[in-house]
Amino acid sequence: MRLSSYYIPTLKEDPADAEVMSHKLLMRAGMIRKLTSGIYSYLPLGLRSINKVARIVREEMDRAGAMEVSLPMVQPADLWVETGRWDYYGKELLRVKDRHGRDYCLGPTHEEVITDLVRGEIKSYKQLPINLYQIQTKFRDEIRPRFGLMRGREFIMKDAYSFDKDDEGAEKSYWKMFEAYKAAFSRIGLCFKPVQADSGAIGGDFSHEFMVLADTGEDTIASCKSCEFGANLEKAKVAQPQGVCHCDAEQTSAFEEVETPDARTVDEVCAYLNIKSDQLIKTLLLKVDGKEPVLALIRGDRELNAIKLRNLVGGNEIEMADEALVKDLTGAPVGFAGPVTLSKNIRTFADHELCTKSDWVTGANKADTHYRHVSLGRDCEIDKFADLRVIEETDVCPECGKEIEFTKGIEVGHVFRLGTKYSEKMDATFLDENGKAKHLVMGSYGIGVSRIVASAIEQNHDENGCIFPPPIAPFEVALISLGGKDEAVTAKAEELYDIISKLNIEVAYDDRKERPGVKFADADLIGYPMQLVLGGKGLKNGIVEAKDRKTGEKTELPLDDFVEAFTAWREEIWAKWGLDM
RNA sequence: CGGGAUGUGGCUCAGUCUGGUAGAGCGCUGCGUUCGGGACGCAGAGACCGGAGGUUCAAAUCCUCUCAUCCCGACCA
Repeated sequence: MRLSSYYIPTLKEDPADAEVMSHKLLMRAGMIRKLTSGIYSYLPLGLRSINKVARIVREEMDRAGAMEVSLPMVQPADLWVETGRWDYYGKELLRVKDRHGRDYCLGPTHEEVITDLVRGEIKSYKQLPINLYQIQTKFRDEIRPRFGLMRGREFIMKDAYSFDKDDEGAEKSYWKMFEAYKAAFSRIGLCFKPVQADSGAIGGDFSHEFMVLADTGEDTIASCKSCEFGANLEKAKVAQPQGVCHCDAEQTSAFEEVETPDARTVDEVCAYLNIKSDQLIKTLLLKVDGKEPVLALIRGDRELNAIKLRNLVGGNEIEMADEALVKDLTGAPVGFAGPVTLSKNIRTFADHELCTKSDWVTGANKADTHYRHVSLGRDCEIDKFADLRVIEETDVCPECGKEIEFTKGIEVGHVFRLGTKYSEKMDATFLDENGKAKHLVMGSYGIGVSRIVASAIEQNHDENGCIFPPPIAPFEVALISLGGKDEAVTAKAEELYDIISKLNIEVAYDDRKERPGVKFADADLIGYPMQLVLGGKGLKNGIVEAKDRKTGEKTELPLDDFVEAFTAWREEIWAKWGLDM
């Protein structure tokens, strides 16, 4: 491809509305343009990169035995009503009406459609297992789109759905996808890690997210330094405290009131009573799905993991109780709630950790008052002790007990086991070996294709621009001709362009009438992993200069033996990325 | 939806407080000189200042409403 006739509108300055690196660079390198909030046009270069990601994903899906389909983007409301998600999915679902006033939505995911597609068709266990996937533009009306391609409202996603006859089969399908994902992300050239995750709105009993490791990631991952354990912070279980339960300890004296004027927060109470925050129990009043109040007890220095609580109580949404509710339930202003002497009957959950000792300080459900010498087992009714808090970096690995560390990640893939959640609601059944009707056991598997391009840049860039992994670079090689009026150089560059093209290697040939500096800067900005520079001096010496964009290393390739030297050098570059060609 | 901010040539911004009829850099067009890390000179094109209403002799500037975009919180590939 000749740059003189290609459309790459590069920008010298960062666009004002871009915050993160990938967004700035995608804009500056002329790969995307924003149409409106969270919705982008893909320009030739950006689309090439996206298509390359898609191709690799497609190949790995096919290799894993999945079959590509293309499902409608506009979906009738009926289907969503069937599964209850018409209400549950909320405002993220962009709803539209047709001319007859019928309700539709733009597909944010396709569990309903795919289940509907197979429910009439798969009638026998002999037709199972089956896995169908598509690569398609999705629409989610994100509350706050941001960071360019990282969190758009419109984005390209690969979504796959597996159907099995039983849990055992479903688990096989799940791990098959898990392996396919590992293969795909490895081939793309990303540094990633699969971690345990919460399954969120899609549902299901367990799931993994694939995280691209990058400092700008929106998620935090807890991973073990010794074993394979890795989990999203919102999912990471906390190792259960060792030893016996001490919450009934008899040696503790009876609880008693203590005045704590104006001391509402943990810090204030601790300062007033001169105790440490780990001697106090934080009592959190929450509302489940806007209705049922629940009480969560956490050690004063810990943080509640709302997702763990949500999964425990079985609700959809957990929010902090407002002032009025707190007053109504505890009879005290915010800041003095406690599990002891609470008149109303509220489901109460306590973190495991609170079981390890007695003699706590808690709120007394009375203004300006706390209790001390509280023992949970003795003084109040706890419905359940459970893992409720957010893991901390000083915690040990919940699986092997060794040290853990926190890193930031960008979620680029998510695999779910759905079980029969959708097949039951939509009555998708088949006949098993005994002629008995059973619900299909499902799994769903997503990959954020457009997001991968952004995360690749997030992970690989420098002050001069993008540094694309070769497999997903818009073009693998830039050939920069410094010919100008020197016709010999131009002629040789044309010859090289021809040679490389014939090797079936994608090359961006910079034959523009621009000054050298402009060409160098653009090549660095766009981030072709390999650059070839042909100038007058080089031609005289019989060499073309080769630059590794990632390391900046320059090598001289002989023009005499170009094909061999270039091929070897190219192989080296791929190897530096840890990739085979 | 709450909290904060910004809308001025294609892009990045100044001008707004203290009203007097729009400016810079980059980019773009032409000519010339340059040509290994975003050149230089000369000559140009291009904005009714997000929109609507109001105040005023006069509004980018003041007031009201509105729209859009961005940032901070709950969602997610």
